[in-house]
Amino acid sequence: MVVTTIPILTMYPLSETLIHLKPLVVIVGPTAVGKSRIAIEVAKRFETEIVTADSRQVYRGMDIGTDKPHEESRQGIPHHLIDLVNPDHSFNAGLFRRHAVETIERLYQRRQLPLVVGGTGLYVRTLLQGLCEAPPADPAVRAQLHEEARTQGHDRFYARLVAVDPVTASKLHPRDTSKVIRALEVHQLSGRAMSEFQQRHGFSERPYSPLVIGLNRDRGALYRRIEERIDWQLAHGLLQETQRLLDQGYKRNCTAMKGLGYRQVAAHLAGEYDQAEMVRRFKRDTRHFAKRQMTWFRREPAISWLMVSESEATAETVDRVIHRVEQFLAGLDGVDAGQRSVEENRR
RNA sequence: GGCGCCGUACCCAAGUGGUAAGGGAGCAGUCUGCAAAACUGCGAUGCAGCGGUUCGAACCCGCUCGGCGCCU
Repeated sequence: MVVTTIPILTMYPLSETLIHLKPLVVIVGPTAVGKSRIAIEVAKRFETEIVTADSRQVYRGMDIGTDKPHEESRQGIPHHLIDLVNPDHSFNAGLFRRHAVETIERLYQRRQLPLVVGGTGLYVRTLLQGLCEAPPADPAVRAQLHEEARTQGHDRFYARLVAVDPVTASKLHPRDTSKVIRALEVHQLSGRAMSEFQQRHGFSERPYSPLVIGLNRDRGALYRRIEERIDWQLAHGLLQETQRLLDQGYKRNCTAMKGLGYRQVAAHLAGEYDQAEMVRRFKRDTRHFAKRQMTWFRREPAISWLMVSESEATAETVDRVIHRVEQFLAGLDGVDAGQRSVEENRR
């Protein structure tokens, strides 16, 4: 018997009926697992573009530290939601969602399969499950609350939340000031408790038909890759990049500069510790981050996990990812075909 | 071969008779507009091993093992 390769079922651009189901392929996984590189190959195969779900790559001028794919490595594949704002701008999940939804719509209009890639769990969730209708962040209110938290101390500050929104308060630790601030901000802006908005919403939106592929590696191997990448970043100008951002006037305490790498390098440049200590902290904090990402993704439902072994060539991983995407599309096509035949039988 | 010092968790380490500090690393977790952020939790029933003294031993005594240093 001759074994034949299964012919590719789906044609590109996607059919009109398939587009109506809003198919969305998402690649998630911890930092340094190799998402970007694989995503580019997958995008080439499906003749589509990449929507980055990364809270740090949105900042202009932060390239080496955020491991932003280089122009050449992108191989002509357009990357969206990169270089959106300057580092002193506040960016957030709500803004991400708005931009991402628009970009995805444009891809559907061209009948392309959107490929979302990123390690920011909250951003991916807002895309797949929406965001409650609580008012967006207000910088003035937030700055004032921040000041009040500082002068009152966490216990008194937290007590205010207990008074106006006991449900949210019970879920937060008194010392978790940034989340207490957000909850008080919502109450101050809307007059309603954040828990009200959350209960009504419940992350129940399902705007897309998603396939979420989770890339993962053996913990030890992942940690080794993290350290190698950091050595590379330091050898390829991360110190200079950080210095340039500081020279441009971006403060160490702005969100962008508190990101991994920039924070430790800036502290080192300010003389807080020597180079060896900076490297040690940068690596450790990045390992901790990767671990937190895994904690987040582990409890996300319906992630199709793909373990990448150290000996495996990129092309091999890419093939496995492509296979799953094709199965997914074939499944959607099948659902669609099934619906059509049911309708035909009714006639 | 002799003498001396040392041996406490994965690593560093305090404790010298009253029931095992601390730090690092690690692990586990939380999360609805700053998320690469912010925040929470976790480690020795045992102090190299065995025996002894004592109401009570990481701590005192003896032997054994291991490390380091000096002497021959």
